[in-house]
Amino acid sequence: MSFSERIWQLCRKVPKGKVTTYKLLAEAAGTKAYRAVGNAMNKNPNGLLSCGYGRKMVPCHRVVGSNGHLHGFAHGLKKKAELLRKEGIRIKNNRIVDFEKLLHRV
DNA sequence: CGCAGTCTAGCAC
DNA sequence: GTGCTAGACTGCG
Repeated sequence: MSFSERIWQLCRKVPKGKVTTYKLLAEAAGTKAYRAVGNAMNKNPNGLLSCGYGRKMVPCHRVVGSNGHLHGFAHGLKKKAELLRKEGIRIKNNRIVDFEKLLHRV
C-alpha cells in the first residue's frame, strides 16, 4: 500500500454530496505534507476527476482546499465545480457554500 | 502576495 | 541507491 493509495482510500470514504480537504486527508494519512496529497492525486493513473487504484474509482473532485476554496489547477476546477454542484454542493465563485456543513471529516 | 515547512514521485548521475 | 526538482497545499507575515 503506497502513500498515494492510502490517500485515495481515505478520499473514497467521502460520501456523495460531501467534500473533504487536502489537509484532512493528509492528517488522516498520518502526515503533514499536504502537498504530497495533491501530488498523489495528480499522479493518479485514471484522470483528474476520478482517481483510481486497482479497480476502484476515487472521487478526487470532492477534495478541495483548506478553506473550502477550490484549490487546484487551471481548467479542471470548472468541471469539478460542476460535478460537485450536481451532487448537491453549491459552488460560489470557486468556493464551497456551507463548506463546514458539507465537510466530511475522515 | 510571498516565503518557508513537509512529503512523494520522477529523472539524472 | 542517492540527489535534485517540481507540485492539485497550508500557515504566517
